[in-house]
Amino acid sequence: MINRVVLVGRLTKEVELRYTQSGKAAGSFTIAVNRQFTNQQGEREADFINAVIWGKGAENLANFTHKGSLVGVEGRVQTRNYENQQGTRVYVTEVVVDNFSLLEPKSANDGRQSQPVNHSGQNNFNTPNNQPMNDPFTGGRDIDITDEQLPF
Amino acid sequence: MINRVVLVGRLTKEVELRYTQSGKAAGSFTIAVNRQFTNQQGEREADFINAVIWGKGAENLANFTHKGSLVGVEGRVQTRNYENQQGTRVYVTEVVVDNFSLLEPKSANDGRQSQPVNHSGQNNFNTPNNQPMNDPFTGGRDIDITDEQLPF
Amino acid sequence: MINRVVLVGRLTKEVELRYTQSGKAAGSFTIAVNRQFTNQQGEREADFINAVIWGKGAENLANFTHKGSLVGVEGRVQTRNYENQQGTRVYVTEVVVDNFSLLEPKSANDGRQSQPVNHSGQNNFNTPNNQPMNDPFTGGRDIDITDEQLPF
Amino acid sequence: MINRVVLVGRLTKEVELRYTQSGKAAGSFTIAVNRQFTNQQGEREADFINAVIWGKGAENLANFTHKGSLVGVEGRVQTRNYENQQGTRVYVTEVVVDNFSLLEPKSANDGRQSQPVNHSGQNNFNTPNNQPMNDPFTGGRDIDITDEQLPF
DNA sequence: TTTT
DNA sequence: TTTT
Repeated sequence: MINRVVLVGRLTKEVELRYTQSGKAAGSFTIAVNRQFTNQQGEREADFINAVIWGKGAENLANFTHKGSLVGVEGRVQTRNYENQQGTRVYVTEVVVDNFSLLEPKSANDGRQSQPVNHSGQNNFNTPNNQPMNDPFTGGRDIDITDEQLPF
Repeated sequence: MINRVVLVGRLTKEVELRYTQSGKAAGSFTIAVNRQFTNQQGEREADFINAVIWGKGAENLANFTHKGSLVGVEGRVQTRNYENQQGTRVYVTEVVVDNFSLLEPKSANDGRQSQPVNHSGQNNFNTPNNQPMNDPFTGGRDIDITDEQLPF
Repeated sequence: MINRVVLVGRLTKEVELRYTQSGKAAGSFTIAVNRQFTNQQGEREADFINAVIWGKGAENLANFTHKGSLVGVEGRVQTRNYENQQGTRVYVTEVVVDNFSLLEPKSANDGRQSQPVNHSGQNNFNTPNNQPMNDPFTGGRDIDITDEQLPF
Repeated sequence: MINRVVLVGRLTKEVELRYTQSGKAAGSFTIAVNRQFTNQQGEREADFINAVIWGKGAENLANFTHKGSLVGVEGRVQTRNYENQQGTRVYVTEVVVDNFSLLEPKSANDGRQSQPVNHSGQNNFNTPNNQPMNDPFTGGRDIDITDEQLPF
């Protein structure tokens, strides 16, 4: 059973951060992905895809993006349903993100990075759990290779 | 802007085929994808993901699958919304499939194929054996819905 | 930076299991993925894609598949190069698998499962490291929060 | 049978455009995708993934990118092999791109677009503004290679 | 150097 | 109930 989604688009607004009782971070957001084709009126429409991200990744995403940020995300499609206050069942489809990448150029971020940077959505971060975030970029050098070093 | 989904799972029921006024086939179905982890009760849950497929691919998918068929699909996540009879806006997220693959072993299908077979969801693909397709629906079926009536 | 691959195909032969000095399992295999189109001679060709899988997942894959097994895999494309015995540089492109799914029907496996089953390729298995495999299906509880605690 | 790849990374150099005898464009390029993790020396490495794109998409990609451009691509993993001059068989793995997206901000391109733009790798897409494309290569370039000479 |  |  395979369930994999990859999206590149822009955040429709800031990531909403929340914490579970056990202290786990959860971020929810919507990513607008422009369609590759235009509609009958010649307009380019977008899909507005809801997504959630858990743990450290939620905090990272919230800290390094804002409304309009261009991001790439990977995850799985999740469906769930619940009964609302009116007693009717509501069906939800959303993407559970487990990895994301900031695709904004340097100037659009805080200037501390020189290119897109990846963040795992779920683990392998060595900051303490649920602490205010340290800068994941500190010390994180990037490629500095020349053409001559390229194997082709 | 990238929007790509890959799913492998089982059809929850037969594909529902419909035709637009212009004669274009549209198939709608739900694919159940078991999650890789179990819930608090130790049960394995599934995501039930709604999907649509257009054109010849819709007919092929309908013709070569049944409830429970194991299929792989590729497509994009689409969101749309409409106003229902009660005047409230309904938001829909579904996968628009543009390629699929039958993953059932030979015996589980009708015997006309010996391995997983691919079908494009959008172009003019033939039957698995590259025979001109014997389409039982063309002409012989009511074409009584409009594009506007289609729920996608 | 996003790098994601999803493949469904058949193993060209059994997974080759090896262990690093530190005892970490590594499995290498080739997956044959039939193309969706035929060549000029009307033949259906395949891509033979090399892959590696690390850790417990390598052992699981090796244990539950054989030559010809239909599998789905997810991973990333990795390139690397090395100097061979003749002193020429060899360039390698392969898929590093971090998740896989057995797509064979029950009878083709050992009978303990009734449907495709997922295995993580790299982590989150709660058996001791590098021990002969326990049954990956036993137990394995997961997150323990309720829907009410969820922020959506 | 499913074979799908999504990559976001930077072009290691300009796209190399060639034309078959029949006039079909073929572009070859390498995309550098930074890994999400660092190696033992704490350096962030990259995968250098070879890719090809056919038809109008090849021309579009060549026209709207340069060395270092950030792009997203979708495609399939292809393997092929040929005998080199020394009579030894060479095995090649590359991505055949059928869709791409420019992820550079406006200023990084030539100013004719205001956001990431999608181009199909296979169909007849126009320029980003839906203007008939001003293709400087059509007719004006040597068409002096055969399909057989193309390395893919 | 390949799967069904 | 939306991004550029």
